[in-house]
Amino acid sequence: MAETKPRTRDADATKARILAAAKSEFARLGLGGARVDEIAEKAQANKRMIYHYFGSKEDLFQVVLEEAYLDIRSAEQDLELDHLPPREALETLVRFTWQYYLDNPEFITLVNSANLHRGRHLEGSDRLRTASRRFVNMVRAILDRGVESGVFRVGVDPVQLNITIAAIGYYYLTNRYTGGILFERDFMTQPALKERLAFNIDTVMRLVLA
Amino acid sequence: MAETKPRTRDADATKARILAAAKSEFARLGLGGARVDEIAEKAQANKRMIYHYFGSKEDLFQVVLEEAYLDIRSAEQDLELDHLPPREALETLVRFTWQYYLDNPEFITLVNSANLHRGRHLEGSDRLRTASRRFVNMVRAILDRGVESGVFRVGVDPVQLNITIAAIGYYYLTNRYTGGILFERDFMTQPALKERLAFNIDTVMRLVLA
DNA sequence: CTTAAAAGTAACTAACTGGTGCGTTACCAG
DNA sequence: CTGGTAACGCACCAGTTAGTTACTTTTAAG
Repeated sequence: MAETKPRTRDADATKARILAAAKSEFARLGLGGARVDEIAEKAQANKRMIYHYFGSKEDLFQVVLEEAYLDIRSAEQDLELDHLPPREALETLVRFTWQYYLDNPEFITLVNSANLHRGRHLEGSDRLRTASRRFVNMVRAILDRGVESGVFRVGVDPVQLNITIAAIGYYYLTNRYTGGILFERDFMTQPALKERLAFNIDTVMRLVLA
Repeated sequence: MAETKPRTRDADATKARILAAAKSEFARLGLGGARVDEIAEKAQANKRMIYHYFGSKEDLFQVVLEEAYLDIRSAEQDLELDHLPPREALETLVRFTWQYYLDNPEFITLVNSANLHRGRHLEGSDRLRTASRRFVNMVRAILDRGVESGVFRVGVDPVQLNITIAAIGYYYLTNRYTGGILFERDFMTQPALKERLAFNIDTVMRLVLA
């Protein structure tokens, strides 16, 4: 209602601060581990405001989660992959997915938390369902164009491919701590990250190339 | 000290019941979400016993986690993959990893919880480091044999390959709830599971074959 | 200026939660 | 039989925690 003038009282700004703080806390400690008081303090708001705007801790988590998903889906659309040749489009998607996880580490922990709770907090979101459908269609279109021009082989399921593209980046990053201990290497050095990305691009290319 | 005679008081059995209950609860709700009282009740033990045997909630989590990792590493060794031709050995590993995740769903959530806490609970475990080293060597040996016999290409890093084999199964299963909503399909039907396993075997084979 | 609605705050509560003090009971060596 | 010890259990903290109540302050319309 009012973003034109700076106000000492600004509902939208307060909401936004609460959401940002909640995102950070939920990502850091999970839904169960995050504390409402801590979120309120970090947001420079009062706990009462959280309940006023979002109803409950779980509802707040739900909003945070939906926003996080809509954000990555929106960023994917911005790539305009249908303007690129199939090979470049797919490689761009792999690079983007990897970089998005790196730039937005909260995303991964939020998704983990959502799945620990059996996806319960995402069930109602039609906005997300629509965005996801468009995303799958985008990848399907890339695959189709690649098959048509002879660079991709026939019969690759876009959903399975999507899952794999996410998986090979996501797993590496979410399990970097235990992975670092098990494999006795630092997963997060620049060379290690670069090597992993190259490996992942190679994996996806070998999977789809004719 | 006494496993020969059945006792009304059996420290080992009590410990084992506590560990089993803890594994189940930690897997279900995470380290933060699990309740010590609930674990005690499920174990048909007293909360006091948990602190007597394990010291603290975090120490208990640490033991549960280490046991879970040692269990999968031990099962991998039982496969005796060095007795199989390289191709079969690798495919067996991919199938085994997938089936292990399916049969032991707690493993995945425990690992997620461990990583949410930055791997802190695994840091001290030399037993696990040793087991992991042996595991990597096993995969390296398979790759080397495959290269030697000409079926595998040169230069595939066994650690990257391991991570990818785990990733493509792990991600699918850990994110099956949000995935089911996003992609509008049930990830856990028999046909869906079969299709995913086939896709994963294909992915790995295309990655290593000469 | 007035006023009502919206924004914001602090103090509180009822239910938990990890952890412990302390007493009891079964087991086994001698 | 008996005394010491390990196994066990009750009842209770002290500190949290999600959620609420009752209240004040700011905003903006008329």
